[in-house]
Amino acid sequence: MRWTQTLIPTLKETPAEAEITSHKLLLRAGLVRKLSAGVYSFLPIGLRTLKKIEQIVREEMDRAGALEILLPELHPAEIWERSGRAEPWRHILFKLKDSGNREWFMSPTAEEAVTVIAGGEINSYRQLPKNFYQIGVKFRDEIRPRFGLLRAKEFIMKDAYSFDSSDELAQVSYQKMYEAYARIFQRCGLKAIAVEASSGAMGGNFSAEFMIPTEVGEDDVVFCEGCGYAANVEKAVSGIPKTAAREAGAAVEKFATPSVVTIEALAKAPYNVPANRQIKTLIYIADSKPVIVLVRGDDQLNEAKFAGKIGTTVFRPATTTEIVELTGTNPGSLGAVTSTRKKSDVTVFADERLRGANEMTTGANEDGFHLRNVSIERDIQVSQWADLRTVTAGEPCAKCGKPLKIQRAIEVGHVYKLGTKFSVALGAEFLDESGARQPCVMGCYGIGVTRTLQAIIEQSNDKDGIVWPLSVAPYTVCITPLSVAPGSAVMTLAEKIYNELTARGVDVILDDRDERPGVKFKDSELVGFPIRLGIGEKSLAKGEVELKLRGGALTPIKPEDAVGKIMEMIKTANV
RNA sequence: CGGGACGUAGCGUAGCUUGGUAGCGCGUCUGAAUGGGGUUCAGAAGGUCGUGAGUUCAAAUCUCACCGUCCCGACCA
Repeated sequence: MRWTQTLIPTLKETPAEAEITSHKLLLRAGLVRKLSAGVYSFLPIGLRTLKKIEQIVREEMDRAGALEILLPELHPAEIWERSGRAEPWRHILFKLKDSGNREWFMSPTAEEAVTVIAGGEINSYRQLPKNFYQIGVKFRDEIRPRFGLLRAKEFIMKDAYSFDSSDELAQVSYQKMYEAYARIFQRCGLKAIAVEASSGAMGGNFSAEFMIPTEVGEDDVVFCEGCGYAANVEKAVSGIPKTAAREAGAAVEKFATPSVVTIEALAKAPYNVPANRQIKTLIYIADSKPVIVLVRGDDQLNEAKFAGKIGTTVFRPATTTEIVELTGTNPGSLGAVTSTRKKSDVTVFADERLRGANEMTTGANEDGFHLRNVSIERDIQVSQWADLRTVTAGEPCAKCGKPLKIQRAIEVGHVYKLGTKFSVALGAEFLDESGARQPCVMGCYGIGVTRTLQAIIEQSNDKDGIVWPLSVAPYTVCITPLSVAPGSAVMTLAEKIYNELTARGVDVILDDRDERPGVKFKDSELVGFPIRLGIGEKSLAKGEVELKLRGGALTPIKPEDAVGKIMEMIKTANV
């Protein structure tokens, strides 16, 4: 490609809309332009990079035995109603009506659509396993799109769905995808880490996320340098000890705490009740019913873990009115002691860390009063114990005891074992060896392709611009002739090398713009082409051209060696 | 959705406090010089000042509403 024939609208200044490095570079290097918040157009070189990432994904999915298909973007609402996801996903779905007033959803993911295919076409265990994948646009009505392509309303995803005849075989399919993902991110030049993840709203029972560590990520990853344990903070556990039990406590005693409504206030004089001897009482409304959650005063409830325990994502903190109705008191004096509650038949979830705790202090369910000497197992009727707290940095690793660390990260991929939820709901069944009808055991696997693109930039840039890994660069080689007069020695040589490299299948761009050298160099570095071949009159007079790796040193070489050297670089490149 | 900031030419911005009909840099176009790291000079084009209403003799400037953008939070596989 000749630079003058394509469109690479580089910008000297950063548009005000961009905050983080990768977003700024996407715009400055002319890869994308915003149409609306969270909705982006891809320009020629942005699309070239996107296609290269897609191709890597495609090759690795094919290698893992997955079958590429293409599912509709437009889903009839009824398949979502059959799976039971129409309501919980409603707020994130783009919804539309056709002229017959029938409701449709723009696909935010495609478990339903693919399960309909499996249900219709797979009848026998002999056809299993099958893994279908597609690469396409997804739509999610994100409340707050952010950071360019990182959180968008419309984005490109690779989604795959495996169907197996047993849980054991589903595990094999899952493992294949896990390994394919590791290869994909490695080939994209990304340092991704796989972490244990919460399966969240998808349901299912096992999942891992592929994370790109960076401060601009929206997730927190808990990891241990000692043993390699790594998990999303939504899932992470630590080896932190349970609350120490003290001598068998005295009877519960009510005491006045006028205007004390926070854990912190109660921890101060004159009360001096440390947060770790307090029970924090939270009230949620889950599926329209109140639920009480107890964690220790110095712990934070982890809503993802809580969601997993209550088995629904339709929950929210109770309003003050609801709290008063349930407990007879305002937030600030809430307590779970069964005898003090207005209603006793409420489900109570308690964090494991509180198990066996006594001599605890908690609200009295009466404004201005707290209770001391509370023994949780004696005084509170707990419906279910569970790990509900959020791990914090520095806690001992549950496996090896070393202090845990927390790192921000971008989620670029997610693999799930789904089970039979969708196959049961949508009738994806097969006949096994004995002729019995059974639901397929499913797995689902996503990669945010556009998000991956931006993550690569976020992880690979310097003060001058993007530093593309060879594997995904929009063009591998940029030939930069310093004069472009037709027929000049410089331009003639540039075109010769351009033709030879192109003939060898290399993606080359020839910067044939009549610009000053500085402009060309700055642009080639901003856009981030991995290999640059500079050809100028002065060095050519000495029988040299200049080969430069992006970010590396300039190497003078003989013009006749240029093609060979470049081919060698491409062949031996790590990525 | 709550809190905050912002909206002036393709991009970055000044002007707004104190109302008088818009300026600068980059980019673009023309010409000239220059020609190895965003060169220089001369000239030119390009603006519903986000939209609407209000106040006023007069609104980019003051008031209100709406829309949009960004940040924090909530939310988010």
